[in-house]
Formats: sequence, C-alpha cells, structure tokens
Amino acid sequence: MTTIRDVAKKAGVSVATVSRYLNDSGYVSGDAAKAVAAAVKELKYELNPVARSLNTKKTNLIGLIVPDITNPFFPELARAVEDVALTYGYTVILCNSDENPEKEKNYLETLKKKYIDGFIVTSNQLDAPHYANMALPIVALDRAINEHIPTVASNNREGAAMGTRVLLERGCKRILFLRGPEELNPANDRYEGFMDAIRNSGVEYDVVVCPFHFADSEKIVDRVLREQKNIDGIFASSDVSAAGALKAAAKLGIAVPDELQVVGFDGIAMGEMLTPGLTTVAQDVYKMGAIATRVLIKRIENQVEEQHFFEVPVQLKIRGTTRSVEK
Amino acid sequence: MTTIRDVAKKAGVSVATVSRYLNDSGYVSGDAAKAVAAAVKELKYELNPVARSLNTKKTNLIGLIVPDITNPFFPELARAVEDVALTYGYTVILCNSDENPEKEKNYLETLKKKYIDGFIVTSNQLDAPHYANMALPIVALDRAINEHIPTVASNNREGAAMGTRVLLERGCKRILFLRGPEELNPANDRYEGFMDAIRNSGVEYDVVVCPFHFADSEKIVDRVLREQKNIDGIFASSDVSAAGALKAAAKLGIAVPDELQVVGFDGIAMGEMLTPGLTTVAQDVYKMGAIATRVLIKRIENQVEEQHFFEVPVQLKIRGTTRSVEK
DNA sequence: CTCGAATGTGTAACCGGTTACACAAAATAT
DNA sequence: ATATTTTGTGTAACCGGTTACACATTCGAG
Repeated sequence: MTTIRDVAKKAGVSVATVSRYLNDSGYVSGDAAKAVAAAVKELKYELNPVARSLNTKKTNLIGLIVPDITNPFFPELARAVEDVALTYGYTVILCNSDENPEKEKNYLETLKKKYIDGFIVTSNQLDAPHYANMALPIVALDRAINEHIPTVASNNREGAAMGTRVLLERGCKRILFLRGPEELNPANDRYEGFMDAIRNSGVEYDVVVCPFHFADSEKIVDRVLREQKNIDGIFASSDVSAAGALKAAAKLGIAVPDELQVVGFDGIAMGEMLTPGLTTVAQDVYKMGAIATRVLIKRIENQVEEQHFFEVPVQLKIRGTTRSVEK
Repeated sequence: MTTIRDVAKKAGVSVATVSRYLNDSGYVSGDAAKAVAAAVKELKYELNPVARSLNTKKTNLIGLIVPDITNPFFPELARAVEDVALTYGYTVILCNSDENPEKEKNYLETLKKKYIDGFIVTSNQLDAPHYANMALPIVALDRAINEHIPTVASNNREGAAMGTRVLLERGCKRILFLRGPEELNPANDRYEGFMDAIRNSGVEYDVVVCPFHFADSEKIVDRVLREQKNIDGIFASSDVSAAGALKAAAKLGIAVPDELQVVGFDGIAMGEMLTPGLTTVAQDVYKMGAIATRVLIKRIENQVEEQHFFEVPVQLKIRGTTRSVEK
C-alpha cells in the first residue's frame, strides 16, 4: 500500500505539502502541486480514509434510523437518503430501531464512537436524553419536533383535512376514522386534520385507534363494521390500515366504493396495486428524505441554515375506492 | 477523551498490557487485569474503534448491495441482514446499485478503502472483474452462482414447478407464464421449473417475458388477455407482476379466480393485502438474509465453512386467486 | 540442580494520515 | 532601503490504538 510518505518522497516534497495539496488547504506552489500530482498518478496513490478519520473525526458516514425498514413507508425514504448522500460523497448506515429506545440509544452511541458524521432519525422519542446530549448533527423525519433539531415532515394536518373532505364531498353520511397510535406525532396531526374537516360538516363520525398494521386493522375494522352497519366511509391514517379495512369490507361482502368509500394516507406503492386502487393522501416520501439529507449534510459541513422546519406538501391521489364526485 | 495511555497510567501498567487485557490476547496476570479493569471503570474509558481499525483493517461494517431497496423483495432481506449483523456486533451499510455495474464497482471500491469487512450482494454480475479481484469476503444472495462466492438462494426451480402444479391441479387448460428478465438467474430457474411441470401435462401454455414491475406487467398482461381470450391461468415469476396481472384482469372484467387463476412468486407482504389474496410461492426472504449474514461473518472471522451453496426452501401460500382444488 | 518452556510485562515502532509551528523567500507597503 | 505581509515548505507531534520484540520471572521436567 502506498502511503503519503511514498508520494512525498517521489515528489521530492514533505508529507505536509502532499497533504495540503490533497486537501486543498494551505499554500502549495504550482511546481509542488505538479510534482505531487505526478507522483500520485505514478504510484496510483489512494488516500486512506480511516487514517484521515482518526484525525478529523469525520467519516462521511451518516446513520439512518427507522423503526422498521419492512414498513412500506421507509424503503422509499431510505432510497432518497441514499441517493442524495451518494451525491455528496456520503454513505448510509441503516438502523432498525423497532421504536425501542434502548436499541436506538445503542446505535447512537456505537456509531458516534465510530465517528459517524450525523443522523437522520424517524423516532417518537426525540426528546429522550440520549438525543439532547448528542452533540452531533441530527435531522428528524416525519415525527416529533424538538427545538434544536431540524425536522422534515408532511403537512399531516392539512392532508388529513383534505382526505376527509374527499369523503364528505362524495356524500358519506357516517365516517369511521382510523386514528393512528397516540404516541405518534403525525398520527395526532392527522387526527386534528380530520377533526378540522368533520367538525362543522354535520356528518356523523366515529374514531377508533388502530395501529399501522394490516392484520390488526382488518380485525378492528371487521368488528366495527359488524357493529355499525351504517358506516359508508372510512378514512384510515395509513395506507396499510386502509388495506386492512378494504380486506375486512371484502370479507363482509361490502362493496367498495358503492356501499363504502375508503381513503388512506401515505401513498405507498401498494395503493395502486390494489383493486380497486386506493384513494389516498400521498406523502412525497422521496422528497422528505432528500430534503432531510441535504439539511443534515449542510449541518455536518457547518453551512448555516436558519430554517428549522421543513414542510412537504401532500397530494391527493383519487383512485377507485372513492366514487366520482358529482352526484 | 480518555485514551489507552490514561488507563495505563492510572492502572500502573503499560499500554501493551491494557491492550492485551482489552483484546483478551497474550498474557495478562490476574493482578494486572484487576488494576486495568478498575482504571477503565473509573475513567469511563471507551476504546476508539477508528484508531483500532487503522491497525487491524477491520471495522465491523458490512455492505449490503441491493438493486433497489424500494423493490418490495428487499426490505425484509435488509431487515434480516441488519438483525443478524447486530447480533454479532456488525453494522450494515446500505447500497442501491440499480443493477448498474459502475455504481456497484464504485461502492465496492469506496467501502473497501474504508476497511469494510465484507459484502452481501444481490447482483447479476458476480462474474464481473471487480468481484474477482476483491480479496474481501463476499456472499451472493438470490442470484448468480460463482465458483468462489458462497451463494444463498431459494430453490427457484422446484418452487416454480410447485406453483405451476397449483394451476394444473385446479384445472387450468391454458396457462400464461410471465417469465422474468432473461439476465436474471432466478428468473431462468423459475422458467425451467415451469417447463418441468408443464411439459408432460399436455396443457397448453404461453410464455411472455415480463419485468418484475407492476405497471409494465399490467400493460403486457392486458395485451395478452385481449389477444388470447382462453387463458385461464397465469403464473407470474414475481408477486409484483402477479399484481399487475390481477389489475389487468380486473380492468377487463375477468373474474379471479372463477375465470382466471393467478399464482405469484416471492411471498411479499402485499400478497395478502390484495383482494382476493394472492396465491404464491413464498420465499423465506428473512431466512435467506439471515443465513447469508451468518455465512459472511463466519468468513470474515476466518471460521472455516466448507459449504458453498445454501438453498432455502420455498413454501406454497394458497390464497384467493386460485380455487379450491377438488373438482 | 539445571534448563527449556510458559508466563508476564514494557518499550517503541507502526497503522497512515493531519496540522501547529518555525522558518525562509518573495511581494508589498512605507 | 527597511518593515511588514503574504506565500511556501518542512519537521515533528499527534490522532488512539496494536503488536513485534526484548527481557524477566516462574514452573515443571529430567
């Protein structure tokens, strides 16, 4: 392995000059630069990033902490993070936290020791002490807003209001809202948005807490639909729970969208694979990931960025689980 | 930051002794061990892994190269890799290759310089020169088998035969096989399996090449179904293309499973969210990822492992896109 | 009792970079 | 012409570990 000393010797300069040349820092004369460049080329020298990291405490590594990459919301996010990171010369470490604070903390600490440069985090415990003392650039995604941590999120509240209006405009008279887990910020925002839209509509509604999980949602919706025969619209806080609802409806022989209209939230790819296609409030997950990554890298590279909160607009995707609007 | 020298001083021993104690290598007396342990505790010493890596050229990092994490087949794989890696104290770097050899090569080289310990690769270019000269532990997943690279894969051929038989047993008289891309090994194996089962059945069949992509598949199947009205069974080489086929059938008003039965391959979560549920040949993706990771780590840690090929059995999941078997 | 092997420890080189600092030469200001 | 600043370079310390090697002691075998 050729080292910087080999290069220095061959170029007839000191290692300091070579290092300055390589990092474009400090003064290097034209002659020296030429000599070093030639030596680098001739020796096929490649800088050892680990040795560099030992000094600089930087690694061009960023951590992406998600609850579970298996949740269909996250792969696209990961993809965006990876794409943007690559553009800037960074590499992504994937961490599944299972929403487990211990696991999360463990990752944070282990990777910090490895001189990781920063984290993009999807977590609902951003206020936990292990984040406060972090002293490392962090960007929060989708969830939880903390004073000191920049956050990228969809306008969940407005999005949920939009989704609700889709059902209202299409004549629903009794709407079931599948509220997400109460400990999740975005789920709460969506609940607020639903309430915003439903409150003055005069339409009857019902709220049931339902995890973002297919089988659980199917079970819950099955029960509710059996108990309350007159429900003609469901707004689910996630596409996965919407899929569960559709399944339950199908098993009960309830026709969608004729007897029951369904709207989801998220915009995951599965939505259009269903038949009928799932009407949904689509988040621009890729964009969220891309923004988060850029913000993080800016922080890592000490560029000033005054903005702290980045809201990414959602977009309605009207598909087959709702009827056409005019009566 | 406390260093090994601080610990040595406090414990009244040399840095070599501390290092030996920490690494459990060489001789360390009971007294020395106790003194060092106490010093470590008192100083809250934590070893700097980057400094260590500079010497050992190991980082406890492994790379996972997938074509695209967004493809629903891969998140579960990534999850398995991550879970097992964590167990052994390794961390996972995620790389999306887009099947692009340049990108792949670039990752390989960049990360090798960072002293990454090994790679798990899902690629169809394992014979490419950049793999041959790698001199790093690699395990191949799902695709391509190379003399020197251990491979973990499903028994695609037998699985495809099983899937085909599902249609045959249920009385299909004219089967359409959606063959995957010809450059993918597993797709070819599935084709062979299909042929194995169909050849002597006397049943008519048709083969169409179809990428593992929803919209493309829908388009292709739509065309074929329009042209050939008598198709009563479709075996798709992937669940995503099966979903496309179902969508096409629905749009054409063809009833599944009454007029047309469909079987997929992969066993991704989406399959059960569809209505009717997708009958499929399920791969045990999690297991594949877990095995691959264990094999890789064994290699990294120089444990001998004679076995080179690991076949993971597939499992039939009979759901609603096929009828019950008895006539 | 002698000797070779096993046990235990420290010094210093090394992994491969970065960078503070000292110093010299050239350019600019006075 | 002198003082000051800018430019350019090298030496050596440093980042924080690992480890080859030399050396000392203890132990069991013969």
